[in-house]
Amino acid sequence: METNRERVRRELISLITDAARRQLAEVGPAALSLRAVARELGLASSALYRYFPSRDALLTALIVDGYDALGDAAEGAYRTARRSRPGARWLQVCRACRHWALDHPHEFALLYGSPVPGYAAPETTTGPAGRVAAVMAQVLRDAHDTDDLRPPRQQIPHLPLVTPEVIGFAGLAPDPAYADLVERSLVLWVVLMGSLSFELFGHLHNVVTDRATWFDAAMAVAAEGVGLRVPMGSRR
Amino acid sequence: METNRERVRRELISLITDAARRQLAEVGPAALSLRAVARELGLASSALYRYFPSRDALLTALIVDGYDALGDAAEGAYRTARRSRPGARWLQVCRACRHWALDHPHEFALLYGSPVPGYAAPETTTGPAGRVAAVMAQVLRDAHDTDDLRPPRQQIPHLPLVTPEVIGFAGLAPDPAYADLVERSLVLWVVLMGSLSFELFGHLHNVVTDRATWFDAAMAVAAEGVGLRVPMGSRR
DNA sequence: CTGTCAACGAGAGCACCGCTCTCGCAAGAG
DNA sequence: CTCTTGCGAGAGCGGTGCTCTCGTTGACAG
Repeated sequence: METNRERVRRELISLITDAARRQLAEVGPAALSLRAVARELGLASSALYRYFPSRDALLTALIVDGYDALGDAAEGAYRTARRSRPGARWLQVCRACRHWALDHPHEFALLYGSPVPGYAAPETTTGPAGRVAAVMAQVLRDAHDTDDLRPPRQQIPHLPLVTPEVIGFAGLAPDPAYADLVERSLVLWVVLMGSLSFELFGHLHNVVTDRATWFDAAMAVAAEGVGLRVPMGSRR
Repeated sequence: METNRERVRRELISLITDAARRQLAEVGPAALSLRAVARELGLASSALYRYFPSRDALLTALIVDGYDALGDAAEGAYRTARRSRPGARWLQVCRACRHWALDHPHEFALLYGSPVPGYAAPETTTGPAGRVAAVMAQVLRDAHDTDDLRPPRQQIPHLPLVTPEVIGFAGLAPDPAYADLVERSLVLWVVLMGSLSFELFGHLHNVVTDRATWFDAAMAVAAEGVGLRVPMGSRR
């Protein structure tokens, strides 16, 4: 059972994060001002410290929300593409991530851009942060089950290069032909987030003309690296 | 000819950027304080505005310096690896970039992390920013000349996806078997910088055990995507 | 019903920030 | 030797994150 006071507190916390998220979307993480959030809520700035011990704690809450929102987008795309083959499903997941990132550029920057100065990600962020990776692993499991994977030309030596937790998290069936699949799929993850970073942070300015098509191609090229065949050429 | 006044001015500007670079290395781009730079030089903060119209202009100078330093590292690695085959040469260039990034994490974040809030990169940064890409293009030209490239299994459709400037910049000989080489090499670039971002920004924490070896493997996997064979397994 | 205690919001204040403006000074130009 | 121009210092503006105090109010035990 919950007292009235606790309920009010919980609601006010969500009001604060909502206002902060709105501000984040407008001005970006670096310019997110605790005082402005307080103003929007008609509160004194000091009152916010009853609910968040610091600005960084508020940012942490937004980071968790961001990972969750991106995870939702990826999982949703996975579900609606369930009837496609794994390669096409992978492309749909990537496109969903891209659309989320384009719609929420500042939140994406908060997640995958430079970390805020004195900020160290607490353990609570790792769970939501792994959801996109979990979708990726699921696609690879699907592809393995339906024989849509091809073994690499040459295996990565000195395996494993990842922690046992990650191996368990990926949940890939032990298969000597794909012993380096986790390590390779990390490259997939890097290309996905790296492409979005480059696009959002302006590094493709005056470089790529048709960014949506190039993104598709980049995802396909990256998928080749794990032996996953992605159909090319279907403009959306 | 240069008047005495101009010389003093030029020297003071370089003193300011040096102090700013020191501060940048300590506290990062977001916390770089113009007042602290002035304090370190024994100046009033307002005096700096004689030399830089704003904090962002100072950051721009640091960005240009950073691109140049990274370009130096890449070009140096290219030269010392000139006798290796293109694949190994590529790996050496990547390793040099990684070492520079690990040695200058905040400068790397300034270049490839989230852009600072109100900041728009002026045209002066595009030249130095292209030096690493130029090295990459040179390696690919070398590989093409020495038959160290393999055509892709499937070409990217809807070519070209890049601007004519970039095609000219890459300077690759027209070859229908490698018509999508520029588009693919952008993925190479994304993997390189994306891997460094992930490592520096903590996304590989509790994921990758041996980061140096994984980085090598990631570069090799990415190089496969452009048909460049990188020897795997040589621990440094 | 009442006393106690913890949570609460407001406000003042601290040190810091980027940036602007004015003012006196000194060096270079004519 | 003037005179202009660049220069540095200082005060000040509005903003920031954060701390502290103080009066109030809600929840709960006796």
